[in-house]
Amino acid sequence: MRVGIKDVAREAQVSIGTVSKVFNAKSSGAIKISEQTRQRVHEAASKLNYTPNYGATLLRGQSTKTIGFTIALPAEHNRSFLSDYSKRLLDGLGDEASRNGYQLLVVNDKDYPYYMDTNRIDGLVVIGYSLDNNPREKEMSAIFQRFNDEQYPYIVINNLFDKIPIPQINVDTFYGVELAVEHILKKGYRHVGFLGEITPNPQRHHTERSTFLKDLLNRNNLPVDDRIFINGTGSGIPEVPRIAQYSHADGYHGMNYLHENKFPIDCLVCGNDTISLGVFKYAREHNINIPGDMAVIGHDDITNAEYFSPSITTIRQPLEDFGRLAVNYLLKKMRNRDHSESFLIKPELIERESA
Amino acid sequence: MRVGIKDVAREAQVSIGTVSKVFNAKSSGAIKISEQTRQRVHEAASKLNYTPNYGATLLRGQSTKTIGFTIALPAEHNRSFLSDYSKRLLDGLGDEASRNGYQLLVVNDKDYPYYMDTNRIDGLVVIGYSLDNNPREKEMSAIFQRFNDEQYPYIVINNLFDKIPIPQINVDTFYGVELAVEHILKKGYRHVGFLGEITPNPQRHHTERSTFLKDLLNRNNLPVDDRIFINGTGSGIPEVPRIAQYSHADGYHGMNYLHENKFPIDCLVCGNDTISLGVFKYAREHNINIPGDMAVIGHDDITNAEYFSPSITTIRQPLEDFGRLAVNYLLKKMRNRDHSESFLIKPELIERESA
DNA sequence: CTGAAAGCGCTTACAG
DNA sequence: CTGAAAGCGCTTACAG
Repeated sequence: MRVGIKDVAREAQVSIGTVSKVFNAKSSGAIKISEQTRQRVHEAASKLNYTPNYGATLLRGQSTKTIGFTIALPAEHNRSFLSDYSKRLLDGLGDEASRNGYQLLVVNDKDYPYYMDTNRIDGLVVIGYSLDNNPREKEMSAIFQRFNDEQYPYIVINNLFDKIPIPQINVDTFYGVELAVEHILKKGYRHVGFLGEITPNPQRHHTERSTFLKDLLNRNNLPVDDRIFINGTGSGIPEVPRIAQYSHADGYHGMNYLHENKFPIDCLVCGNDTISLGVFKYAREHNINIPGDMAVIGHDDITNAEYFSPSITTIRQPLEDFGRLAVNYLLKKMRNRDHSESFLIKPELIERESA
Repeated sequence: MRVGIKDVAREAQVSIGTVSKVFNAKSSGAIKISEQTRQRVHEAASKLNYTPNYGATLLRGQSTKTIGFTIALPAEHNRSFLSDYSKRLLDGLGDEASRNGYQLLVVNDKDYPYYMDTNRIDGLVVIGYSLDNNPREKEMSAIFQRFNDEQYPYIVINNLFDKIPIPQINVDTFYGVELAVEHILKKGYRHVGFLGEITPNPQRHHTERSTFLKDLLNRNNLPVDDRIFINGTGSGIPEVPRIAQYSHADGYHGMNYLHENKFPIDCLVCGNDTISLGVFKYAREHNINIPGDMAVIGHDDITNAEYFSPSITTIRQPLEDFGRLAVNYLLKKMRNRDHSESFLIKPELIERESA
């Protein structure tokens, strides 16, 4: 038999209402309980090893001490449940949640409004949704609008969206490209290209990285050759099917395209590090030396980035910090529903061997 | 206002008991409901968009449609929440759980008995616990014994334990080493060493790999030099502190030790792939060519294993399958509490560049 | 400061 | 086959 509130009440010789009040002192604010009673209840509870019944607590609308996160990606063709990218994010989330006594629930795509409405989770972290340029944009916008109206604690990571105000954590993409260009100038590279996602709808960050890079090259009087800025399909580049290993293939096929067309490139900026890995593979197979023949700058700093050969020079996103920040924001929001905030995080250049 | 069972009852012109029965037809077995009533209720429910209240359902002891998993590692010094290894496992778990309409809850270390007892989760997957050679062995043994008595659905992945019968999924370690030795013979390597975990209590799989390797080398008339079988601390090898990046350091420091002592080695088998990466790094820094000067065979086949340089020849564990298998076992166990099962999965040699 | 009682939204014997 | 009612374990006005 599980011990319930009644057992504690009997043991402490008080009513169950009193036991409940003792345990909810903080939340109910100015509830008055005599010090003596409080002690007796606590003693009884710990003697009996009492913990409140989760179902009953939920039914009465209390906190679940659970934070949900969704990591579904918008496209169905991605079979991988956890990308390298989300892994780092989750490290931070899990770490900070558990430090604060919270559990993490994996919430399936589309279920999250239900989970919020039913108080099954206290807060929600949204990861990996492309909000922009998404066929479901209207639908999502409506959901977030409602979340705002209800003052739900939620936060979106790394998916810019500006149609309605939503609390979000984003990397400062422009600053990242500035770091890359600074490094390019320092190293003296002149023929700079970009290789992002070879899909009909590349993520916004990839698109921005490409655009910002062109701008900054221009501004620094470096040549800009549109033919070596690859992001999305079209211009003779087929779409790359994504089978489980998200985006190595983009790097491999994109590099193949660039190489076969003999475009002169001495530095290739990649939309993320996984794309760089595909480039590395192609380069090895075709005796292209990196960085000797062509330098590569990645984005993100994925797990093991320093152990590849060459180790990846990259614009690091402090993703673990994103996760921790998300949890802390949620906690703050739970305490103060009026509060709302967004964060723009500066990335960092990690210079290694590839550029 | 959330729509509840009452609303559906009113809409369908039946009692709430009937609504409940319609929705629990399968579980309650032989409950009889007229086809007409069933239809009316379903229509009303879908018209009102009814979903049962989770808290109430829980309070009444129904399924939570949630599977928990723990990924805590026994040692506190590991700060990484998700290793490469668990990431692959989680891919499979998440995939199969969601296909079956289940949620995944991250359960903190030590909380899992409570979660089981309170029905907060329907089943539990235990990952990354070293059950053997663990200071908490007695405690855990008692917990699992109770789980058995209660016929709880749980399963332990990749941690051999034979003190009491527990349902588990393990890789066939011996078969894996056989594959490695077969490859070694084929390639003609003669001076074979082993590099596992440089900690006071190496995981059982590492220890077994080392032992089995010696046995099989012996049996095949290859020399066995105990000095180049490294697993655990001692014999002049300091303990490697583990900071976040689990076990690259073992490879790096272990290789350093082997190299400085000038032991002749033409093939090094590593306890896992992450250790191999540390070896690669050391080798690059000291101009040791892999596989030219020394071949390396890893274990696991971590994410991106084919993108390292050299790409890793490794004994692949089908970890995603482990995850899927775990979910399916749990589902079966839920339907039939008497059922219990363990699985021994054969690994596979993936030949790449490193050996 | 403490207690008695209503009620959260369900499920399940129990009648009929 | 269907309904009325008890009860799961809590919290929270409401009295006192």
